[in-house]
Amino acid sequence: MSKNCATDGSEIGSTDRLFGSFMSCLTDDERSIFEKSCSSVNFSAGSTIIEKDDDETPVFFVLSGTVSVLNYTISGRAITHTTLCRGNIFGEMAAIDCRPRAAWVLALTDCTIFTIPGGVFIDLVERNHKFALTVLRKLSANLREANERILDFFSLDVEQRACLELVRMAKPDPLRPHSFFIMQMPTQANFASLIGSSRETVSRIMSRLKNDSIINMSARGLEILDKKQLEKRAFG
Amino acid sequence: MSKNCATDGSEIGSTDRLFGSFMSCLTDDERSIFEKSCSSVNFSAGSTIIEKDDDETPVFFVLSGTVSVLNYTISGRAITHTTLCRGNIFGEMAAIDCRPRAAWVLALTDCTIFTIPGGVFIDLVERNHKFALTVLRKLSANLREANERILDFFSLDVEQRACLELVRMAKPDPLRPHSFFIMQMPTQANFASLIGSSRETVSRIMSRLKNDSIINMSARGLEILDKKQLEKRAFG
DNA sequence: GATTCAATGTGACGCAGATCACATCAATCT
DNA sequence: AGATTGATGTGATCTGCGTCACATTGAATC
Repeated sequence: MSKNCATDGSEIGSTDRLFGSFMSCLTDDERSIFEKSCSSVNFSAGSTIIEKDDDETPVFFVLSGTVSVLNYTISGRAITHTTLCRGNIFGEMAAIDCRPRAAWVLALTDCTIFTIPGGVFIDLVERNHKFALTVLRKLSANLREANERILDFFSLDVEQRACLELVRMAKPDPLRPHSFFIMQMPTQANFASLIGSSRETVSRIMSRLKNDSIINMSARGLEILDKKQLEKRAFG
Repeated sequence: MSKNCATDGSEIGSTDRLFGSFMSCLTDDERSIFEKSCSSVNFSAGSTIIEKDDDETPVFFVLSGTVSVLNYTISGRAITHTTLCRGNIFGEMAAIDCRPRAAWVLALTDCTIFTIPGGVFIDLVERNHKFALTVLRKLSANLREANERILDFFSLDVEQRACLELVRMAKPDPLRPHSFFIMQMPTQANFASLIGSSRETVSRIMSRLKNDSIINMSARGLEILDKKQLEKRAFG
């Protein structure tokens, strides 16, 4: 599946705490089925976890690190669909409908991933309706997100999409209350692919936002100086 | 839910043939649960079946007619996500995750729709894993389609998207073998909304295609004179 | 400190396509 | 037959933003 990966089974005991929503509904029996057939794989930053159009069907659980689900336009520009971290699953679609992989998944950072064969995953779905419902909810959420993105593309210009994305990524600052910031801001190139734009345009927008004292780059990450203004730029 | 609708329970006996994929996996018991709690509703062309952001959770089955799933941009332009006809279901997302409706659904033509309460739908999902899998596959297909649309939007220019959409809508001509045509071509305005463009641009593209003898408008619908050329214009 | 390489900033240019503004047509009414 | 209304055709603008082409910065490596 990829270069740059190595297998080790060390953390297999601790599944339940990490994947709460997917694991909590399994019986002891089912959990043991899961643990017996799953294996832990390490991917180094930049390596490929899923190759688009591939016919494999394993399902993946992110244990640590961050992965990026994306596609490439004909001209080679990357379009990021979503970014997943600890506790998320991906690759379930191929297991469900046995069709080729719909997108690429790349390791954005070094990460550890659980893999279980598609067949086992489907077995669990058939065996346990709670689990099935959890998967349904996950797909449903993905679908809502995709539709929202489609709408955003048609509704908003690049600056609006950029500001909207910043608002979404912003978390309350643990140090300074009432202010927001973004822990690990992606590179402008990656951010551009996330909002469907070009690196240069993102650079220009960031410059403008800095100039207008709406954001500020610090060593810790990107600080949102004026959340209200940022939101205002995202909409009307 | 809507004006312009009237209820009658006439066709309720004939569910199995119509909804093969969703019904064939139900036991007699389950089918009777379904039929007891579902009702048949008529919507006239143009009426609203689902209102975005609504908190209702019924699930719908298209018995006859065509419905259109869409959203509106801030500027009021319609973005059509998909068009569904006989045998399809919609509205299942809200039942699954209990969140507000993600899009509008309008009756494109007069149509007859089965409605079942979200709770009953979920009961069936929990009770019958075949049914659950069918729903999973449906969501999965929707998700693939949404991702493809996002990609198309960035990869292709308007003419390419238009030609691609025409190719997708084209069906083999029942009268003349080997040639393709499109039964009920939507208005250019609706077609534009489907591919995310403007009415005027669509008009220009159609003119060009007619000029180059690739398509032709007849009383019966839109005939594809040169499918190969059309496909060629859709890609490189 | 010199070098290298990735991430950025910024100007200039070009063009696809949205928008505006009409002119036709075709179908449906009074 | 007019008149009204909705679907089309087509020209003329105007602009957002992708692309090219550099300069600059900063961090990592030698």
